[in-house]
Amino acid sequence: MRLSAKVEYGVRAMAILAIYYQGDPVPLRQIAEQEQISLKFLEQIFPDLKRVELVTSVRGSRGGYRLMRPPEEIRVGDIVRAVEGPITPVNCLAEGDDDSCCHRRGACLTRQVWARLRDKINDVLDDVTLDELVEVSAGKE
Amino acid sequence: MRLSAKVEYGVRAMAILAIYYQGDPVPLRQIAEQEQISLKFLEQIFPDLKRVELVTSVRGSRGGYRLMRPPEEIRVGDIVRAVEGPITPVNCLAEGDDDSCCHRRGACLTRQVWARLRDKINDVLDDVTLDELVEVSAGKE
DNA sequence: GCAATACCCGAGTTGTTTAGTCGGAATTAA
DNA sequence: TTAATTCCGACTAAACAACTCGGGTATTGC
Repeated sequence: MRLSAKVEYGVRAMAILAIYYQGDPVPLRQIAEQEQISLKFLEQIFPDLKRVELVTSVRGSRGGYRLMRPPEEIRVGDIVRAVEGPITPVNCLAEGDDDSCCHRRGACLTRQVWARLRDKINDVLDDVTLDELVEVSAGKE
Repeated sequence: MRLSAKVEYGVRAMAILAIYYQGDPVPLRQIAEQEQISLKFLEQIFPDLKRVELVTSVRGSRGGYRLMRPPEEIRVGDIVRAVEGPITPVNCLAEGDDDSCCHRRGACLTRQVWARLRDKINDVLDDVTLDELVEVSAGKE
């Protein structure tokens, strides 16, 4: 029951972008240094964030990334799902697998628990916005 | 954000044990057949369940496993933690890692979100008992 | 007693995933 | 032009997952 490093880094990076919201785009190099994350690894993560239109990019010198929406309209769940795909605690809950597991008795009994778990995880992650995440350090720069 | 097959099988197996609670101990071979799980793999899972005293074993011919407590006193969370260890969405939340991550700014900001996620996951899993899990099929044999 | 049945133990294997690395091409401000 | 940046695709070493395999030991029905 662990999140990938990609997700962890992605959320941290987005938190940085939220701090520097309004202002020049932030280059990945800067995030990499501040958060001690490999630049090349960050470069793999941001296409996912761009694809779902959470960020926009500015190419070239003095370019970088910025949030596409204000921090209070971006939820942690959006980031997690963008980077890692939909939350599926067990295979059985992935799409197209609706009844393939239910000829076994125990599988069907437990299925609803996993579905509920999935829903609650999404709830928790969707309950927190980037704004709330960084407000504790508001004004620190 | 996925559970391991060990956990999934473990919960399914425990559901079977709950169904056959009161009665002869259930041999792993039977669970393996009913749930289409490798017997050898089940044999790897059950020591974990025994260690935390969720089940007891009866050795010898006509032996097997049975629940150590009634189904209404066993929570899905107990099983998950027994088989997979404590829920830790990110490394930072593992024990002994309390401040090793907080010299990086984004890490500390996000930490509380992961902690909350961990707590909610535990809540959901601890909210369901084995009894509730199998009661939908009560009387089916 | 003895064969059958169950649990117990640890190593090995195979395939997938993770967490990156590496090199370079396209784009842009200065 | 040059330096900084995003973009793109391939590659890889290590870890992990999901088993398999081969036995060993204890217990019981008969």
